[in-house]
Parts: sequence; C-alpha cells; structure tokens
Amino acid sequence: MLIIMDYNEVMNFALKKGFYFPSCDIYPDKSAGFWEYGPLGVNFKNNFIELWRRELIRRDEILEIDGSQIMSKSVFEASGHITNFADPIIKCKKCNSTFRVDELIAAKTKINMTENESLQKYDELIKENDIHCPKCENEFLKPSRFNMMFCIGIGPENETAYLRPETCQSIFVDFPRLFKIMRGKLPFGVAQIGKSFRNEIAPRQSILRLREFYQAEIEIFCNPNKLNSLTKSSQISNTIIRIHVDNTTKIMSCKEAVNSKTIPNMFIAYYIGLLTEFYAKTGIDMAKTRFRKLSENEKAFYSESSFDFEVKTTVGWLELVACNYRTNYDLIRHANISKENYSIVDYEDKIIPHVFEISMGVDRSLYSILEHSLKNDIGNKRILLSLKPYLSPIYVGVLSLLKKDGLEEKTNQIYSQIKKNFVASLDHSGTIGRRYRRLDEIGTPFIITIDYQTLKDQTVTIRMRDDMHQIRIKISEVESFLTTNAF
RNA sequence: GCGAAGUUAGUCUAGUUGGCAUGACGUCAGCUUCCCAAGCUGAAGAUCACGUGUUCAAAUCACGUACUUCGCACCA
Repeated sequence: MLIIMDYNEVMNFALKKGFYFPSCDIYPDKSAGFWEYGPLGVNFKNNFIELWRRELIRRDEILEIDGSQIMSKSVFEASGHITNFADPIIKCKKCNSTFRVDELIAAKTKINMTENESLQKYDELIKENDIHCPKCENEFLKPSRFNMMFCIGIGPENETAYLRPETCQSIFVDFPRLFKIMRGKLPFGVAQIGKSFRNEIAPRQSILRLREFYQAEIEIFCNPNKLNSLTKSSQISNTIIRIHVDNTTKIMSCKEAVNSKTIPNMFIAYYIGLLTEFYAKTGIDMAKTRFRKLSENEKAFYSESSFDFEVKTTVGWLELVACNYRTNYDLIRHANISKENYSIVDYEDKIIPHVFEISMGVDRSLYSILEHSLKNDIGNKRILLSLKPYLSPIYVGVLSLLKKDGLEEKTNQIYSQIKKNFVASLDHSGTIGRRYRRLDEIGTPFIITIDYQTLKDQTVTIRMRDDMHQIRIKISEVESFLTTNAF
C-alpha cells in the first residue's frame, strides 16, 4: 500500500537527503528566499533540464542561449519593469504596517484605482479622503514604490543595473541578431534556462517561492497572420489536454479545443499539447493538472491570451508554467527605445513578429515531481521515490551481497566499469536489505547485486525499484541494459 | 513588512520551583548474515538559533535580532 506524502514530509525528506536546503544557513543574517541544491538535487535538476531539452527544445528545433543575469537599466525601461514591476505602497507612521496604496484607496473611496498612478496622485487622494491606517488608525508616511527588481551598482560609478526578473528579456534583446545569424524562419523559437531574481516581500514555502530561482523559458516568434496554419500541429492534434475555463476542467484533444474556441488558435494549442506531453514524462500525475485560462483581469498587461499550467499538490494548486501570448509588445518596445530594426520579412509579410511564451518555473516543477513521486510503501516498510529512471539522481546502485569471499573486490570492479557512463552508487556497508531501502528512498531505479553466482558464471542480478523483482543478466550485458532502460 | 506560534546532535525528542542535557532513529567501525530496514559490540555527533541583561548559577526568566511555520498583500 502506497501512501502519498504531504508538503512537510516532502520538505523533511528533501532536507534529510540533501536535495535542497537553505542558503547561508549557519549565519544569522541569512535572508529568506534563497535555497541551494545539494548533490542529489543537482543531479535531479540536471536530469529535468535534459528532459526539457529533449522533449521541447530539440523536438521543436528551438535554439538555446545563455544570457547575462545582470542587465542594463534601458532593458527594463523598454520591458516596462521599471514602472510596472513596482507596487505602490504606503506605510503607517506608527505601526509600520505596509499596504498597497491603490487597493487601500479603492477600498475606502470606491474610486477605481490602477497601480500606475503617480505617487503624488495617491498622496492627494489619501489626504483628501482622510484615510488612516486600518490597523491602528494613525497617519501614513508618503506613498512610495516597491520595485521587485534587485538593483545593483556597476563599476566605481555605481551605474544602475538590475538582476533580471525574468530570463526572456535577453531573448527579446537578442532577437534581431539571432534571427539573422541563425538564418531564421518563422515560427522561430529561442529558449533559455537560468536564474532570475525577484525581491519578493515574503518568500515562503522553501523552493516554491524564491528570490533567486530557475526559469526555463521558451519564446516562439511567429507571424500573427498564420496562427492556424502551423504544419507540425498535426503531431499533437489528438493529444488529450485538460483545459480549465469557467471553473470547470474540460478534457479534450488539442484539435477539439481549437474547434470549440476553448483555445484561440492551433498555434497556442500546439504548444499546450507539447507541454502536456513533456509533463506526462516527468512523472507528474496528469490527472492532477490543468491549463487554467486566465481571465481578463488576471492576465499580465502585455498578454493577449494566457494559460497557466497548474498542478495540484498538498499545498494547493501550484502554478508551474505561464503561457502568454505577448503579441509584439516586447519587440516593439525594444525597437522603439533602442532604434534597432526588429521587423522581418516572412514570405510576403513584413512584420514585427508576435511572441508566444512558455515560462516554466523549474524549482516548482522539481518540487511537484518529488511530491507526486514520493510514497510511503507501508507493506514493504520503505519510503519509495518512484522517479522516472531518466530523472533519478542516482541511476544505478552497485552492491555486494556480502563483503567477503572476494565479492567486495568483484563489486568494485563492476562499479569502476560503469561509473563513467552512469551515475552509480557503490555500497558495501550493512545488510543488503538496508542498502536496497536507502536507494529506494532516493529513487534509484536499478540495483546491481554481486553474489556468489557472479563468481561462478559472470552474471549479476538487477533489482527493479518499484516491484522489487530481480532479473539475472550477464555482466557483459549490464551496460546495454542500463542504456536501453533509461527511457 | 504586520499579527500569531515556534527554534535542544543529521532528524525527531526529554527537560516547565533556574544547578553545564535524555532517549530513539540515522551515520560510522567491527562481528554476524548466500537477497530485502533483523541481531550483537563499539564510536562519533549539542558551547540547548544568535545577542544582551537578571543571577553565585540560564536550555529554563526578561528584552532584542534572525530564521521557520500559519494568516494579509504580491507572485514562476
């Protein structure tokens, strides 16, 4: 009987095994929202990224770049982050409580406020309407803006620059160059995986809400006039997707989703189909997932159509991927501010391409996979992490049945044969059952055991993690077994 | 940032009229064991989150700081 485990148990598991843990932990001035991946976590993350490359990047012939994490102020003037990525806030003089000014005014006066008014305007409205701190009824300080970007100073003059709050901006900035040198044709996909930084007011829940986090973003540049004539869309037209609209989750094929206008066009449906196939391969329970169509007021201001890929976990629905049809907002902004030419010719059309974005939160994805894979296997008295073999941090265990009569030496020999091609773990200590359990807990799918028969006929047993069954194969066949069973 | 609760070895935990810390699991070594967390022996591991104060004496009392968890706003 397999029992699922909740957030706290997954968290304890991750800490205990060193998948991830708080950064700067031994110092009292450490800040929340910074976490590190330990040895197992790094392997797991790398395997996840490799799957992303395999199933999205290479499959869809997308180009990958690796941009700067520090970007100049102009980039974020163009992108709108300097004005839009900042919340207008106001602080109470006495109790120091912080509120969103626009929301406070809207609540007290019924005036419909936006977050983009001038600070002066907010200040006037606070004074005119005699608004006081809702908590202690005292006066407010002047309104200010809290920008969620980390601002840094470059060089001796401390020139203002920012840690990127999303990885996609370098893709937009680089687009004209990339399109030319890579002999681009629309649709043209560029991807990037790396760190992004946001100065969250209150980071919470370990790697689910970080100030420094991994994003894997794909930006597809396309011709807006050809959104229903994507030739490769036949690859996914029958893929079953789960779309959440008007508070219900509808299960249908990509083709049906477009025909019923649930998804606006085949172009978006194609990528939602690809993403569905990708996440199915991560081992996430797809019955607990949905693409939620965002309503008008939930969408980012630049997005014409947005779907969030969400996964149900023990802490509720988690947003793993934001899919946004960003139109040509970003490219036009960068074109206008930089004076760079962003228009391209797509057959007879001279256009500034539109952008469809698949913005994936890597850390959250890793957590969701862990939570959906970690089970308490009561009957077998073990913790079982049933990761897909290609995601497992340790791919194969190499164990001696006993440590005597030459078994240890034989085991070491087999281990050194395979350790360069596979992430392997060698262990002689304690009883065999304990060693099996330890590897089950970190998701190792295969375990080679060297026993007395090995010495006689050059065979070993391979134990399968999930059902604990063993097969016996020749030592000479071990490598091909491990290779063919990866996927 | 605000409010509430919490912080004792890698993990969980005992300690509640103030007297330098209990147990378990895990880890390591050895013995045993021809396949699934057994057993035996031994070892390492805690200036009780950090700082200041009260006291002859602080894990224990007071104050402050940090972090964690839960609620509010923001969000991949």
